[in-house]
Amino acid sequence: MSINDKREEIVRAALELIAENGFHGAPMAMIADKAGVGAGTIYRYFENKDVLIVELYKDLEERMYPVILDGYAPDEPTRERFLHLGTALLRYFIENPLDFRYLEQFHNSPYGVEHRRDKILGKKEGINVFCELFEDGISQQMMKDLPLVILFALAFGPLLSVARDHILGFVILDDLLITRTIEACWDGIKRQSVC
Amino acid sequence: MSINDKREEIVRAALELIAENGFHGAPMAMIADKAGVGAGTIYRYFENKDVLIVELYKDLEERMYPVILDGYAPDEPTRERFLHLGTALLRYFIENPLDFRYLEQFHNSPYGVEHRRDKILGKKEGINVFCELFEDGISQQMMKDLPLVILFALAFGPLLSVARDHILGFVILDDLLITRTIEACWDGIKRQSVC
Amino acid sequence: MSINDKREEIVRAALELIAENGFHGAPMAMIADKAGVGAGTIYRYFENKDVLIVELYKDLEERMYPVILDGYAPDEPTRERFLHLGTALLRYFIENPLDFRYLEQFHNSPYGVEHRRDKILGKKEGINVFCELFEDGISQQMMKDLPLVILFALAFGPLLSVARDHILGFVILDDLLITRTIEACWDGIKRQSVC
Amino acid sequence: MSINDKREEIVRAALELIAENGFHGAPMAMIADKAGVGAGTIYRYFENKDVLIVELYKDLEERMYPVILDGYAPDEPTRERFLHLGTALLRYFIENPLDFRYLEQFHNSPYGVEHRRDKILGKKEGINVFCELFEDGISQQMMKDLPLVILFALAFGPLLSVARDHILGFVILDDLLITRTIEACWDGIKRQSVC
DNA sequence: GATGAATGAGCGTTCATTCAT
DNA sequence: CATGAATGAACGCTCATTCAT
Repeated sequence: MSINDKREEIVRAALELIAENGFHGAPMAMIADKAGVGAGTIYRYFENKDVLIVELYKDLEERMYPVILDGYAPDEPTRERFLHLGTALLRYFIENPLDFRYLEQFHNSPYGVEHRRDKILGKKEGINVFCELFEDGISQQMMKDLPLVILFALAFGPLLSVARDHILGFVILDDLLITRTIEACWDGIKRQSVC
Repeated sequence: MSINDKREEIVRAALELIAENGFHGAPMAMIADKAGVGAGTIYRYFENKDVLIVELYKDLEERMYPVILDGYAPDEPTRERFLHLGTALLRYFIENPLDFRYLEQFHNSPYGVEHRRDKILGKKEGINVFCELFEDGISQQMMKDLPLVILFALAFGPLLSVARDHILGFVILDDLLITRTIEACWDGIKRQSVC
Repeated sequence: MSINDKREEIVRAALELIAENGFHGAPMAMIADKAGVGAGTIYRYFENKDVLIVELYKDLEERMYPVILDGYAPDEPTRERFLHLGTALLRYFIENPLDFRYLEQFHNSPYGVEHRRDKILGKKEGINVFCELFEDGISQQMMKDLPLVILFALAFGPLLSVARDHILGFVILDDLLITRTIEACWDGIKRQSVC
Repeated sequence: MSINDKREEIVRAALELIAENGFHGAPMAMIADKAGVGAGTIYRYFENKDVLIVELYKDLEERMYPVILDGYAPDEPTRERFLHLGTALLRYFIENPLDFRYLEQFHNSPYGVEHRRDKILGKKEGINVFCELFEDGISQQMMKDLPLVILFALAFGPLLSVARDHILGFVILDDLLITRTIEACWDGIKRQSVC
């Protein structure tokens, strides 16, 4: 087993246990066990549990972004770009339920809140595609003129709910439902034409 | 202090501590302390911590519903009914941040998932106003013909996100923003007219 | 067992184990075991191990002082007062070897150094009998005109060594040897008359 | 780096870390790091940590003795020989605070007690200069007729205390104070003439 | 019924030691 | 030989729960 395999095993085990049981349902010893390493070994790769949790998140982001941005064309119309990103995100969550549940655990925790705060207050560089897209949308008067934070909520709030419900088995999303859901999200953020 | 006052104190203390610090940031001893009762006393009212957590949720729901339904007229048009409920819900969250944060903690935990599963699979009686509203909306062809679960996500997903962001201080919702946000949610679920 | 008995048991057990094995040779679990209490119980009486160690020291001082000062007459001549204190101290150590070994462990540790620093820098009120005695001795020109710290070393350095050697069995101190040793300490600090 | 350099580096690193942080504040990995060797390498030179600690002590003794004995003339009068040794020792401690603090750590630990026991019970060869000096002093009736162990305590007890206080900054020893301190030690052990 | 002292399993973490490379 | 990644027993400490008072 190469050195990176060991780190990889720890990451996989931690992700799975935390995704399934939450942070407190995933003791370090259990993670070590599942990863097939000694308890102390984790600490060679991660300073402590908090660091492990944050690193796990960063790893996840790095795995996720390229997948979501695959095929993304910044010169397409706003609507198409939104549909692309929304669909890609939702698909990613559905196809990687552990990643999704981990993200939820993370965001609903002091780690996540802190991270979010840093991001919104501009301390951290996130992926800007989303911001750019929404800023474009607003300036082109395609989207409602609402604070960015609210547009994000309108666009991604349903998406997260729907992903969770799919993963928990409360609904089964097929390609059509995915498309229609993302289109509905678009309806939520787009400036409504007067008929 | 009457017997119910004691229970009330425990509930209040637990709600506050859990809302602020999460489930593991609220040890039973600390709850007892804050409630002004002995640690063992909690166990007279709640079999164990898990039960306390679930009961807390039920209490919260019971406190919440009448407030949300206050002024609700089942014979108004679908759109108005939706706007009423959405606005009432969002306002409630903003005005009762502890309740909101508790709800989030609860939903993002095994308790919440279990509870949700029971509800959706019909084991539990929730308030049916929401269901009725959406079923009406669909049958009147006012709303998109999507699974109820997805409509719920479209309607309430953004609402929860926005409430959280307000409570965390990432955005400040005034009356106008609240109205516009709920209207945007309506745009998400309503069947779009072809122009 | 009364409430104070329990604290007393913990103190006794901790003192004995630390005296015999040092701080690291006395895990909390072992102390609890020896005291006949649960591991968590110690933490009801002492915030953590550090606090336990310092409290143990304070307890010990409080037990020790009255014994040493018993029969002490501040109006006796300096020499007699010194002999009284020195003898009493040495006797106490010999008769309470656990106390003595604990004191040694304490003084030879960051706790002790800190404590000593505070005392010397005047932050803490110790028993002043010793200071008074030495200051008297200097001003009466009975003792050598050396810094107090050095006089203390001359007076008590040998005393501690001798007590340790007795306890470890390297010498057996009887009344006569005790007297002669303390007298020798007095020779060390007293201003030598020119013959 | 020759093989002995490596051992030397380990010894130096261990001495420094243990002197500054105590035995438990000096993990093997940290020692290895500071010595610039692999953690496993230490075990090529020292069977385990305990052995390292004892070897360290022996090394230290071997470094110390020649320095202390430098200029020592066995044919000088007893008093002068004592003053020489005492002064040399005190100076050595002051000039080599790491060595001194290591010695203190060592003596105040099971290792030190064991070592001392072996020495006193004759299992180990120490330097005999001290013994010879004191035996001479007794037989010449220059020194008090006390057990050797007690004479040692009277002579070196204050010396260690004073060295520690200097190193901790509680007193600053200059040449004059050193001389006067050692002379005071001599007063403690010398047979007092009747005036 | 109410209490809160007592419990001990379980947590996150450290570190002396080993052994494959 | 030298290495340093890996180990796992052992540590200090927390907290849900119990039960004598």
